[in-house]
Amino acid sequence: MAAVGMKIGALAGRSGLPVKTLRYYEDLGLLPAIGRSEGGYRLFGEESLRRLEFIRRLKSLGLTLDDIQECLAVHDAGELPCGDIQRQLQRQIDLVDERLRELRLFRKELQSLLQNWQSDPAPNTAVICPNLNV
Amino acid sequence: MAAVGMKIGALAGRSGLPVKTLRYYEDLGLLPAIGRSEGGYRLFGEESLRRLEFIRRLKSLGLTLDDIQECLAVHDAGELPCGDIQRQLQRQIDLVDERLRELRLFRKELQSLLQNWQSDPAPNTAVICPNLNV
DNA sequence: TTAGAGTCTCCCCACGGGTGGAGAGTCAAG
DNA sequence: CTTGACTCTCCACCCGTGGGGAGACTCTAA
Repeated sequence: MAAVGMKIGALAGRSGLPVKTLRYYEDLGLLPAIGRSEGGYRLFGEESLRRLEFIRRLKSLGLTLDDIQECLAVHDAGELPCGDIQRQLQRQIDLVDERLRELRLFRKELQSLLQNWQSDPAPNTAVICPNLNV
Repeated sequence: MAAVGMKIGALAGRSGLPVKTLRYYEDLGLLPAIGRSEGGYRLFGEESLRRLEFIRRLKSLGLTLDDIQECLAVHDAGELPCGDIQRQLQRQIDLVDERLRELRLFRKELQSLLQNWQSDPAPNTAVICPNLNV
């Protein structure tokens, strides 16, 4: 009558994730199984569902599985991972800001090129595209 | 006394690109050799340098090698690729704009999460991170 | 003629997060 | 006991743009 655990298909059904993905997470150490059946089937506890929700949420916030692994390690050590997550999220914002700067600059370059673009200029045998001058 | 062509190392030296990259471009069909030596060495013409400048420029504008291939095909057919390049660059701007929208939205989400973040909240056994509520 | 530099093809590796399939073993219901 | 669904491990592949190296061959200058 003890809860012996879910097999991987049951966890897939309840979490909405593909079986392959769950195996992948377990291989990475993100999702420890509570054990194996006699035949070698992975058995998962109820807390796996919470864990998968956590992983999904952090993935949606742009963290890599490696980042998430670190947060879960803190949790598994019995501490609250909130501080670590906060740092990761701040780093994420910094990365986004940098990317935004790059993209805005890049857009300016593209825009200025198209500004005086001539679709059908006089051919020039010395270059491939006269508008780009190369 | 005919110009029999450069070997790949000479082209690498003059273009500043690694030999490996030139072979890769030739395999893709981006950079046709004018032939092979008796021993099987690739031989390139002078126009290869112009071609590589063109490729480099379009790469720096965010086009993929596939996109560039299309432009070069137009050029090789004897037409000016300017119209095609213009379309590619406009598409590039559209992609950048979409990406900018996504990133701005994403930044808002991250920022609002950190707004009321508590680094060290009361532990809650039902969730892994009380701030995220998962 | 010979040494050494250059080049050839072919194959594996990188990144991140998985997906697909083969072949074999396991589990539960009828 | 059988059958069909489930699961196991292991290997390969995807995206793009090359990099690294092995083993064999070629070219050129002295």
